[in-house]
Amino acid sequence: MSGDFEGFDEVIRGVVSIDTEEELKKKWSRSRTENRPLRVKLGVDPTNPQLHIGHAVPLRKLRQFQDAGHLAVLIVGDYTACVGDPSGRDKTRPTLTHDQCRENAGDYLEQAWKILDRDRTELRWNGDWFQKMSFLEVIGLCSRTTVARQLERDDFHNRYTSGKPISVHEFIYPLMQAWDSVKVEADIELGGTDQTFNLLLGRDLMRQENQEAQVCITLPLLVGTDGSRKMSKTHGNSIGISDPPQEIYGKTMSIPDEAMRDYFLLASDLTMPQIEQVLEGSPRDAKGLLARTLVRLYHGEDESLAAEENFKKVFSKGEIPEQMDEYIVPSADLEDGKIWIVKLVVDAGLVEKNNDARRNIEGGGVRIDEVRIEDPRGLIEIRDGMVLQVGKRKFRRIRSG
RNA sequence: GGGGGUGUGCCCGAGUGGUUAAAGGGGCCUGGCUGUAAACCAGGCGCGUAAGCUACGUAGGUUCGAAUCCUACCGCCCCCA
Repeated sequence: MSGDFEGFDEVIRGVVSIDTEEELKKKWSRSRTENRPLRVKLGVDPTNPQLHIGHAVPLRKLRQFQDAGHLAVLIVGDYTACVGDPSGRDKTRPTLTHDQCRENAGDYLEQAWKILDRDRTELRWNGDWFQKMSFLEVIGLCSRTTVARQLERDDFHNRYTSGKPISVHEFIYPLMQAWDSVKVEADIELGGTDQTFNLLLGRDLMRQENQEAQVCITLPLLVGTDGSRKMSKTHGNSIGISDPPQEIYGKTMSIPDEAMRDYFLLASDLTMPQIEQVLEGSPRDAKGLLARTLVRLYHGEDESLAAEENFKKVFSKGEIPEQMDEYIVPSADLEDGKIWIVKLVVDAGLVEKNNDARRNIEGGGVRIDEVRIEDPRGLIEIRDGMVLQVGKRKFRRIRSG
C-alpha cells in the first residue's frame, strides 16, 4: 500500500463488512489526492441519554476516521427517534416525543464529545429536513422501497411469521435514515451489523438521487456484561461511559472470558499486537487490563489505577472499600438508638423493597461491619461510621444524625 | 365488513370452577466454590413486620367459591372481502 493509505488499516480494524472495500479505497485515495476529507456519517437517536460502551463502538470508529483526517457527520435523529428504529427488535419501539428527544440530545452529545473530536465534527439534526417535508414528499419517499424487501429482513420476517404486530410507520425508519445520507451527501456511513438494511438503503437512495453512493461499514454489536445479549440499558447488561470508575471496573471484570477479545477490539484503544499478547496470558490479568483501560478512557489514568486498587481490596481480599456513600439515619427513626434492620437496608438505598431486604437477610447477604445479620426482625443499634453491606458489592456507611 | 383464534407473573409457557400467589423453563437475586469469569451446588424472586391484601387484558355478571363460566369493551393474530 502506498503512503496514501496511512491510517487505513486502523479504520477498518474490527469491522464486519465494507460495502464495498474497492469503493472505500477509491474514495480514500481520492480524498488524499484532492485533499478533501471524507464525510463519514453516523446517525444516532438519543432515545437513551445514557451512553454505554456499546454506543461508543461506532463513535470510536468515527474518531479513528477523524484522526485519519476525515470529517465526522454526526446526525442527531430528532425525527427518526419519533419513529424508533425497528432494527433487531422483536417489537415496536416506544417512540419519543420531539421535545424529549431534544432534551436527551444535550446529555447525549456531552458524552459523545468525550470520544469525538468536536472540531472535526459536523453536527446535524435530521428534523432540519424532515420538518420541512410535505406529506406528498413523504409519500414519494415511501414509494422507494417495497414491502417484500422489508419483510426479507430477519427482524421483520420473524415478527411477521410469528404473528407479532408490525406497524406501518416502522417501515419508514430505514427510508428516513437513508434519506439522511442523501441530505448530508455521505461518503461513508457507519453502523452496527443490525443497521445493514438501513445502511444499504442509503446507497440505493443516493444512486436514485444521482449521488455517488456511500460506502457502508458495519461494526460488530458489543455484547453486554452477560456475554450473550447485545449491550443495552434495558437488558441491564451495559457499562455506561458516565458510570463511576469502580463501577466500570467492576462490571468489566464480570464479563465472561469469551467476551474479552471483542471488548478489547471494539472498546479499547490498544493496538492489535498488544491485544494478541495480553490475551495469550492469564485471563484474569487480561481482564484487569481491559477494566483499567475502559476506566482510563472515560475517567483518566489516575482513576483507573484507583479503581483497580479498590477492586483488589474489596473483591480479591474481601475487604471493605475506602470510599462509599453515606446514609445518615434520621434520629426520628431511632428508638433507644436502634432501628429495624429491614428499614435500615431499604432507607439506606441498598435495596428497593422491604421484601428484598428480608430475603437478602434470610439468604445471608446482609452484613454490618462484616458480621452477618441473621434475623430479619432484628433491631440494630446504630453506631456512627458502621458499614452496612448487601451482597458483595453494595456498601453504605451509616451515620447517626 | 364477515368468520376463526388469542391476551397469564421480568420473558416464554402450563393451567378450563375449589389445598393455585399460580406447574415448567429462561432470566435475575443471595449464599458456597472462584479469578465479582465459566461450570457446579443450595436458597429465593407480588406487596406487607404481621394479621392480611392485591393479582392471570379492562369493566361488569353467575357462583358458597373463578385465571378458569357468561356479557361487553380493548389489544393482537389468521382467513375471507
